Amino acid sequence: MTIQIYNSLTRKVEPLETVEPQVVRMYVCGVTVYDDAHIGHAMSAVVFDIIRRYLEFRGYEVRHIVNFTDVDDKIIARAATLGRDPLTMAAQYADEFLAQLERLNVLPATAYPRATHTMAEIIDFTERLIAAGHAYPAEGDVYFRVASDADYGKLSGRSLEEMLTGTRFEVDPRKESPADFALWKGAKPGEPAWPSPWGNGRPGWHIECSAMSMKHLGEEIDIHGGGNDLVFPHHENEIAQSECLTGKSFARYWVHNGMLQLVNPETRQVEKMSKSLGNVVTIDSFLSQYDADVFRLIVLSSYYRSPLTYNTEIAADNARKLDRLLGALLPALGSNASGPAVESLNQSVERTRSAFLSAMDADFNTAGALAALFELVRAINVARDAGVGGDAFSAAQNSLRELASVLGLRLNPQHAKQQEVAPFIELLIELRTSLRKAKQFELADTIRTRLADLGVTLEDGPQGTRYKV
RNA sequence: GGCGACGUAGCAAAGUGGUAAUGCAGCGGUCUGCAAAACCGCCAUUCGCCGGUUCGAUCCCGGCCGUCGCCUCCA
Repeated sequence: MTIQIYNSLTRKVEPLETVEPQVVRMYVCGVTVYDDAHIGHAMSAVVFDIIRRYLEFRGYEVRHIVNFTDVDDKIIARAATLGRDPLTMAAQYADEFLAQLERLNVLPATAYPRATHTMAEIIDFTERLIAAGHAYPAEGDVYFRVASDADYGKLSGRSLEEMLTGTRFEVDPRKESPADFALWKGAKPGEPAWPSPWGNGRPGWHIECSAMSMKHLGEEIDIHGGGNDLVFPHHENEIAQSECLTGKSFARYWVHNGMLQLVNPETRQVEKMSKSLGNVVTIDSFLSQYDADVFRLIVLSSYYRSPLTYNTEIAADNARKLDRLLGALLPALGSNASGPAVESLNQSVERTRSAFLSAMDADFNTAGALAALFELVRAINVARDAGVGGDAFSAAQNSLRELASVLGLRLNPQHAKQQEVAPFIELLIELRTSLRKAKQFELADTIRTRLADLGVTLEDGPQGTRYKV
């Protein structure tokens, strides 16, 4: 069994064949840190976290690099309106994003390089492109000469001609061609700047990713990822400058996740969640309402390449899905360690593992993998009702936990609030149990109803009463 | 206009050239003091529309309609 992976470059599903056996070098374009991160950024991070976790599960060592763009026009503009120092502000947003990733159970990348920490490599890269005739300096800026790259446009499927006829922006007179893009931008007074052979300035957007990818992973990597809105121009330009420099294939597999979308309540139109559209749900705001597993389930429920529409109904549905997964991890009721019910449970575990693997091998079909987990959930619940317990039962639960963790699900929600109120709820449950024993059901039901109004659900079982917050 | 993706039950969403996973919601039942949870059963003769290829298509081909993304801010 080989892992099949969709390659945006060839527009085909291909078997994963890595540069170095059993090692995957994966570079994922991170965020430009000029504002609070939203759940669209979180989706991208989670998608590649799932890919990374699955590759590791299948025995690969994954070298996973995620960058921060921490100096660019938007950062400078935003800092100016806030009256802040752009680099300090960028560093703060980057730190916040890292903390959010941790809360989202995204495994830390091997490294999180930043543009501002990669200046020497960026300048060197640019100098070598100039020396090779692929770039030219112009009054403090440096531009990539797109005409020097015969393959330009191969990722996004555009021809240079088309792009030039479709030009709808003002052409900088310093450029030889409108399609040329900046590798280095001269600084205006007051802007953050680094010394270079072309004067003080900062890198263009695309060059930093090529430089960081090569610095950390080498000239040829396996997977280069990001949102599909980066295909053009960002990734196209990365390919151009990298391959013109090395003459090697920059990345074997280009992997792009679909956009998270929202329904605009005013226009009723579905649209991409985007800072520039202002229709943003921040990660903090989502996590203040839902467990991180709920977000993960939303992402897992659909194919990573498809657009994903977000709304509160979907969040609520997935919160209930999480409850069902958690329900399967409740303790056994009996202790039967053999018999047909045990046999049947063991078979379900085997079936689930195999269905999970085939789904994930097929370009990370997480929705299919999740479906397999839910079949195991039912099997576990059936077994519990049949009195199965002991090793067979815990083995099945452990399988569920293990496979769920490959998808990055914790299945162990930590509600800080729950810790605080637990003693009080337990006291009420104790009281209610006495009332039920005394057949004072009306009063007992009042406690249950009032607690439900407060968001605490009580469930009476043969082994006592459980509660959920 | 160019390039690309997609259109499957009330909602979300997999999937396959041979007759539709899974979750949520809903309905009926078992269990329960009553609920909840769990379990059992039901819930798309049908996969945007129209043609074509085929013994047979939701899955292949063509056209149409619709939605979304990109076309130098963007995960």
